[in-house]
Amino acid sequence: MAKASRSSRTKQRQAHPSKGPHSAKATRNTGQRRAVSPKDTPSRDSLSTEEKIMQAAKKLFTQNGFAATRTRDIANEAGINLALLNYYFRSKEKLFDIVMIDNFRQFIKGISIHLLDGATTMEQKIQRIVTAYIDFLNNNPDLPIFIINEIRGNTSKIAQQINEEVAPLRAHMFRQIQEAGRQGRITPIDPFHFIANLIGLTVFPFIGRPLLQRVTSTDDQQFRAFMEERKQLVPIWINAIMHAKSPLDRAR
Amino acid sequence: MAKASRSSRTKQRQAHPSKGPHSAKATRNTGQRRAVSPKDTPSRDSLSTEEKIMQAAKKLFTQNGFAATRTRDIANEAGINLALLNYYFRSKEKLFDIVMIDNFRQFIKGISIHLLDGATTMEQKIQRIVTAYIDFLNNNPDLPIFIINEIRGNTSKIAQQINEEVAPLRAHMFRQIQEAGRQGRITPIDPFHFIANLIGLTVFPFIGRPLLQRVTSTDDQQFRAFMEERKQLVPIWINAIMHAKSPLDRAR
DNA sequence: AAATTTTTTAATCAAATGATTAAATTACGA
DNA sequence: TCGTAATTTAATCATTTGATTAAAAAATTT
Repeated sequence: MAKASRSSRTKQRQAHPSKGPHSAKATRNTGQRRAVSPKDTPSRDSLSTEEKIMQAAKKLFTQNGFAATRTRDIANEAGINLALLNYYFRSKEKLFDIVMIDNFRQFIKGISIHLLDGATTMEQKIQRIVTAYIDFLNNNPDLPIFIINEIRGNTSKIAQQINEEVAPLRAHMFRQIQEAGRQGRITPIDPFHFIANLIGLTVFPFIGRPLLQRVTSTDDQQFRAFMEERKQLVPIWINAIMHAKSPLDRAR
Repeated sequence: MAKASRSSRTKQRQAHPSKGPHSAKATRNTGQRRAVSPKDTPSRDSLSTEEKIMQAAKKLFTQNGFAATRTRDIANEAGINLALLNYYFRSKEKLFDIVMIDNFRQFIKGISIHLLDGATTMEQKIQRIVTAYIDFLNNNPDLPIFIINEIRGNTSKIAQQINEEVAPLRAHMFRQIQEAGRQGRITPIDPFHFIANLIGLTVFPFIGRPLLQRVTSTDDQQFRAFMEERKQLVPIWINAIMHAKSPLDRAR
């Protein structure tokens, strides 16, 4: 009798997990099941369990990556019971996928709106991108290294994401760079170099922050001051680079 | 009787591991115990077990970091029995420390010899550093991201290493940059920016390689060609940056 | 208010992981 | 060649990890 009762409960339990992750995804995307708290920054107490898990997972996965983050770490960070991770997200890996895709989207979003703005010159675009990114990365310093680490090992999921989100930007931006080169406004340069330089000068200091700080004996306050300076300096440098005489073929 | 015999063997076994790591270190540093093979690139068959482990560990730790690399992975890669890792290196962590310090030393070595060369101008230094680093990183593409990942979580071991190895370089280089600024040969710039830009333009493309390749639809062959171009372009860009007019205070 | 569903809890599980053990094998020295 | 030391092997261990389970508690529906 007692065993029969347990058996029926077991069946109900097993039926649910297969629904859990789907409903979790739907909830995340639409926010329908739980209205957003009236406050702009909901405190942890007003978050659903699912939201708590997402916050904790995002923080720890972004900082430490997949392998070095344990489900117990996330549960502790979220202040919830360990079993709830599987209840809501079914597996560590599926939870990670959600975090990864969201992180990537966040990273790209900052650049899209400026790049696609047809009313601005290229110089203005660079200035806006640099400023927006430095501000963004001051608040999300772990994001670039996370993206870079994940894209190294994860060839299919992000690859598709990148192609969907970046393809329109790429075409637009490439046209603009090559047109400027043709008109002689800048030294002709392959868009690869332009992107590598823009990201290298804007984002790299955040990626290499601990190393740079140690190599140059720079404390946190100084680092922040330097990054503020770079909001003005990087566009100037990019401009200088684009006008530097190049020994390479003009045929490129 | 049989038990007594086992007991004596157990004691001998336990006494050895405490010696193992020390002798392993001594061997690594001096190469005394096993002469280097006459061939420049020793094949795996001519390597000692210890060397096989070191090679495998270096490859896998450098690619994947500590948490995502299992001792079994290293043993398989080295083609040896799993227990030998503890026999020779006592623990996964100690093995990792050796790899980490060696990697770091390698990364820094490429820059030291050029920076400390008193017979070259700053322009020549930059050219040599850029060329040497791009050549080096073509053959060790995982190294920068490894260094950057490890320095984020490891505040004491590498910090000391950095201070010991970099301090002399720092003073020397800072003096040279500030002297050039004082003499009006370049726009005055804080050494932080100089270092961030030099590494950002030289090393970052390797760090961000998969991302850059995807964003710009660049295949491996094209990437290599671009890095060859950058051997010439980066020094030119650095030079342009150093001569760009700055809106910042001259008091800096 | 009772029935049902959903969420939470704490214990447990199965597999993986770094490490240890004891015996076998190989290498070295007398 | 024998005795001893060093190395290697395969099994085992103790702990950790992601995941599962069953019961309790809370929330929702009737």
